[in-house]
Amino acid sequence: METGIKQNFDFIFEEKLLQEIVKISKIKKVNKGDLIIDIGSDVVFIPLLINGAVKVFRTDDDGDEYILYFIEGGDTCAMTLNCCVRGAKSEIKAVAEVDTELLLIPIAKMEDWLHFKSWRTFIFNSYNSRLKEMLEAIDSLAFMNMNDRVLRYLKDKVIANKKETLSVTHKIISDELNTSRVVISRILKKLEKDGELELLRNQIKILRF
Amino acid sequence: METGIKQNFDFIFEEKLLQEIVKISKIKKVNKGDLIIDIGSDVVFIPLLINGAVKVFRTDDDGDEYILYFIEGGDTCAMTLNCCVRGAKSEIKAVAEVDTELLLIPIAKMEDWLHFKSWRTFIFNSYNSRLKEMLEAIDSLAFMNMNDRVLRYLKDKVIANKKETLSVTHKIISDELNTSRVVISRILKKLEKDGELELLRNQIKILRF
DNA sequence: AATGCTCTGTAACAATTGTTACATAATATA
DNA sequence: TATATTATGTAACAATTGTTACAGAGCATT
Repeated sequence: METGIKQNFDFIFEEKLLQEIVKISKIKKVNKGDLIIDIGSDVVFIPLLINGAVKVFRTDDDGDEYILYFIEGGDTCAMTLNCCVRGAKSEIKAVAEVDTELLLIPIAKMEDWLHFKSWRTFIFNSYNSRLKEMLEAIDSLAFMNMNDRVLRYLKDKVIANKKETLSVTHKIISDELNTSRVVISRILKKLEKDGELELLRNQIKILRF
Repeated sequence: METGIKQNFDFIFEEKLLQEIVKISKIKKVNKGDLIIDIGSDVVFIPLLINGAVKVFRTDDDGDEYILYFIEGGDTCAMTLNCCVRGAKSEIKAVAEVDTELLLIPIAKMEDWLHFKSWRTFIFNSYNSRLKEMLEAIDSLAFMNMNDRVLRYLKDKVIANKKETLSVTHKIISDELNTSRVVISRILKKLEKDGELELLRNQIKILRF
């Protein structure tokens, strides 16, 4: 485990902080589709992404949901946005987009470690990344039509999954964009005619980037 | 000036921090309608709200805009959301909703003052408030129809302005919600029939809360 | 092969939101 | 007062998005 953490966060955190992280945090493996955190649940850990990808949703009382953004591992190793204040409830729902490994850090450490320069930088960078992604979610809702929102969603999904052929049904897309299956099928057919993608059963191959 | 700051932040910040704030920060007065910060401009100051109210927008390349939320002074004295990282550009546009006084703190102090417990709490609470408001903006776009979005906008505006009779035209509302004037007039007429409000020239009186 | 299930395609229609056009009212300004 | 400007009301229509209904294709299971 220690080597795994060091591999991923070596360039981000200073040595002493790395030691603390190794000592205190736990690794959690989740499978594709697993619920990582739900709206209203207690925020006990700060989850850092080691590898894999996570999708973050907002839901309403009627069970409708809307995807906010994907978080993918790699260079940035971003934190999932959560109100990192003791006792806060989660404002978002997070689901594993693919098989994923997370590093769970007790929420109290967020503040304790602020004397580490690299931790401060990491926390504020993460916050800012999440804010930017939320602003982009707002942009698509406020300024884009369904056609473009579907295309944007699919392209983000390609990045999160690291492959151009997505395993996804029209129903799943319509759920995550809070619209209906028929609307998505109609738009996908148009996008196929426009040469943006290729449709197969349970699969969509994205052709342009 | 010193007394003004102490009045507003006395219960939020510890004595030593208050002294620092008095020493370093500047007060800025802006009039209703004044641009406080625009998208893409350098973030040099953290603005704290002393009194008044500010509205925060997202804009796109075509000059369209969409209101994210209002910030009103009083108990919380919140910070306008901005990427408080040195060298960052503003992701939002902020305009004075009413005559407003701001406390401008050089961006470098954000990090310098993190050793003050009350500052850390303030910063993270402010961030979390902004995040919540952005999530609510997303909720209305993703889950609500125009009728309800207009009503929500008007009620938020009542709170920001601290009065039930709003001085606003249909055109202004349509601009801030990125729709057309005719759509707003139609919806307002319906809301008037429903007894939610009363329409006058340049004014809307909100009847229910 | 027969059956049942899920996924996709598409038509027809409904509801919501956006656009164009024009009339009238209220106010400001000459 | 006469005129111009801005704000509002509303009809008619267009475009987008959502709903219902049904047919057929693909796949798994028996």
